[in-house]
Amino acid sequence: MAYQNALGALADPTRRSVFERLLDGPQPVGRIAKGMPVSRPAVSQHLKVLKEAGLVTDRAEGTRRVYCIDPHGLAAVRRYLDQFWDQALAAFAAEAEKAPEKPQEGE
Amino acid sequence: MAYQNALGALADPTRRSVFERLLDGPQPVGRIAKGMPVSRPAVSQHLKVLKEAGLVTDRAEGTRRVYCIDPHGLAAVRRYLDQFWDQALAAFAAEAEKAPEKPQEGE
DNA sequence: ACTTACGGTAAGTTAAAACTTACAAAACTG
DNA sequence: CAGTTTTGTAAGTTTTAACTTACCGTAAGT
Repeated sequence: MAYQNALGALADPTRRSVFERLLDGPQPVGRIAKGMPVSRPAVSQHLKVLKEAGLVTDRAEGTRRVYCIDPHGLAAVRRYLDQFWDQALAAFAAEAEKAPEKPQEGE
Repeated sequence: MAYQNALGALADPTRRSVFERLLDGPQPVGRIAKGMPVSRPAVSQHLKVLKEAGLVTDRAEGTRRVYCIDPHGLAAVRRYLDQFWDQALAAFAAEAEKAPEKPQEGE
């Protein structure tokens, strides 16, 4: 599952709210949309994006559609960030040394 | 530093490229922009967003401006995701029991 | 079979954000 | 001091994406 999609999906505040609401447990669309500042179809569209990003799964339950957190998408983003963490620390450490002093010329 | 900004900043592919380029080490704007599919001012704007998100820092070096990875923004996003990881796993595990027919995707 | 509830999708509108060119400020160079 | 280099910012355009209303299919209840 591509981390790119998951990152993009979680970037939108409204969509993030939808995602976070599912952390309380699997819920049908109507329940998720209830109390949201946007319309029910908007929530459906957000769920579609989240699903394509591997962040949620869905299951039919009668006429309702129950959505649930899918750890795969979250894991993909975590892996992406972890991959760079050491490099980021190293780059920052290297910078910290020349930061306060005037750097030498030449390249 | 708000994880929201960092998340939004990393969502854009071009901006992510700028960020990833800095993982090789601190670089001035011109160097970063070189080889990019967008104009130099566009890169400057991306750097501004990354800076406001706490993902990079900048330092003046003569007429050049050297940008460097800032771990703080990255750390904020990691914390945000880690905070939900256990809950996500729990929600998924609970779901897996109800849907024993198709625990994984495929088809 | 008819009716009601639930939710996905289409079409269209509106708001945001990414990109471009043009310009201006600051600092080296000769 | 005049000219060049390097970068940030303003203004304006274009592309993207978020949201709304309207509609259709499917499943359950009477």
